[in-house]
Amino acid sequence: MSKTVAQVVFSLPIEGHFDYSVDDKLKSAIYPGQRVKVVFNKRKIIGYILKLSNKSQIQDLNPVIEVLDKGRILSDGELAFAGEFSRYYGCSLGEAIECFLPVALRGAAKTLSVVKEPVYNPGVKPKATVLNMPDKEAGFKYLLERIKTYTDDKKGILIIVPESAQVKRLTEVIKKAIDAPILSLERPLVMKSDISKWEAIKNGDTGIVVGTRSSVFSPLYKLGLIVMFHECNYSYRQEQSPHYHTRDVCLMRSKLSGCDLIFAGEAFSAEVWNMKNKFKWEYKDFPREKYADLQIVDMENYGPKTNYYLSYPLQNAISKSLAENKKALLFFNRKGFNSRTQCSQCGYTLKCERCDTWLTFIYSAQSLACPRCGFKCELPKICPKCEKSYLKSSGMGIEKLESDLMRFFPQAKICCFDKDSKNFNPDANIIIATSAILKKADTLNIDIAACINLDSELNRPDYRSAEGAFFLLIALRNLAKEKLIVQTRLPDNYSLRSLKKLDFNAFYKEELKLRKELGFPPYKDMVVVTLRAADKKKAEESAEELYKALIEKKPKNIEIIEPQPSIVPKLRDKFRYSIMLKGRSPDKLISYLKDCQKRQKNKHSVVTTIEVNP
DNA sequence: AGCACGCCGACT
DNA sequence: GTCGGCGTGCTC
Repeated sequence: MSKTVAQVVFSLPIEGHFDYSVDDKLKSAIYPGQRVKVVFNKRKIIGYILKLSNKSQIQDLNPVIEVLDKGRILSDGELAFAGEFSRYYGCSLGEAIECFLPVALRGAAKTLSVVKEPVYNPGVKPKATVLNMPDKEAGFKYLLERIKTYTDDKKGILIIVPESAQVKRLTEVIKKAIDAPILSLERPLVMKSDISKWEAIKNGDTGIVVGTRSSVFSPLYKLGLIVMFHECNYSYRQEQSPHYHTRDVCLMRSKLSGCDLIFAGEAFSAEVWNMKNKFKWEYKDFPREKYADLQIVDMENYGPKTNYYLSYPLQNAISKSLAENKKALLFFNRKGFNSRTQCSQCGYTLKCERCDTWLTFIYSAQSLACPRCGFKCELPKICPKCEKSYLKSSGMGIEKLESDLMRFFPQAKICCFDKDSKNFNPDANIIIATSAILKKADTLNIDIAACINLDSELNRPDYRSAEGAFFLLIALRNLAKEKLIVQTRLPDNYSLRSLKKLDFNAFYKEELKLRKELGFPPYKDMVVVTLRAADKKKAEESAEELYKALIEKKPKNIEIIEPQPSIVPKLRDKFRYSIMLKGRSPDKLISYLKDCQKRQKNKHSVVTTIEVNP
């Protein structure tokens, strides 16, 4: 009589599986892809069965205490997907598996009924389409027709949007047009009562699923199509570990399950555009009949004596807009009133002690706030350092812009908007807003938009800055009915030139050329490993130690960039250092990195995170 | 990750 | 002498 061994993984940052013995009475009800309760390192925790075997290298096995699910809750296809995901993103298999489960099932010990397995057809060549639809009406008409062909075939359809606010609206649009069972996932499935939704998806009771980022893991039965809206939106990147990008998971999923893929939106990442060209993806274009005029204002022509943020052309445009009772939006991506408060005597700048950042003065709240961690405090009356002199503030924020504008246009109704604003005055003539406004774009009814300082986007120390500026410009141009004014000292930048010509190809051609020359995605993959610790020296030293291990046996085709303080060098009392690996595929970079990490000592009280093509 | 074990300094 | 700090290694 052979024994049964369950190979179990955990949602912990440890590689490999752990073996547990299976009692005779459990044998008939235990399968891979089930959750089990076991004792691991003297703790009772939930693990996931990867495989069953009849032998183990380990002598004395602990037993599986309990099987938590009646049937499999993860199919072989999903387990294989989780495996690929974990190799790509450098997380453990258990951590990857948890992405596929509703939060309620990750720790909860609720018994599930047996459900149908999602069907995966690896090896089927996916068909992808890039659907450029500035003309929303025509674009949607086409898209809904496409979706219908899949519902007619009784195939599952997954539709992903960046913001939860869009889920409901889109669901309504689809419901009206298509007669098929549809389910919307406005929030991740956190509550225990949400499990029934998850089961309904798995059972194939629902043909269409609409959701945000986390719904990319939904267990759709016979998945035929994924539609990913606004793929260039930043919220598609998961901020917590594992730091996946929804687009990459969609691509992985379409490859593994053989489903089709549609990227629908008004702008696309350089990665998607490159794949479109390279793999000859279908391209559908629904341009508008008319776009807002573009006026580029070269700020070099307006010296520091004129108001730096409000050029004469912009002032004129605002006057005209007010006279015609139109609505203007001024885009400026910095919150608050002043970005820096300094002692006029000793020069001390008020900083957030936890993040080493300048505190922003928020006029509306009459308080200082850290732009990184959200720390808030009162504005001191005198300098806390020398206790002698008064403080003075400098640096522009939307509230300061508002007060300047009120002096220029005392008759106008002006309001500010940022991510903490609850509401804004719908009657306002001028809205001054940070990027938080773009989420509300559909509801605004703006006649004239202005980008106050494009250069702050273009000059970001990040290889995606030009792309980010281009996305911003497209979003602003599409929400303005009449005119977009762009203030810049870089009027010849290719993001602006391409926008002016309405020429996507021109932008991506230049962008991809630069990415190729500088060795950035999609031509080179990069893995950024960040080490953080409360002790600055410790963080720095362990980064240095890892770097030494990385360069010691470095393969020729991998490039290692030495440790540097991270883009956010200090956050919530933790110091951060990053090392970058560049090479041909994330899997290879990750496996080399993991290899070197194994040989590392001194990793205690240092937390390591891995980001792929951030 | 989290727990135990171990090796060093300051105390009932 | 031993209490407890944290650095190190292991978990089926």
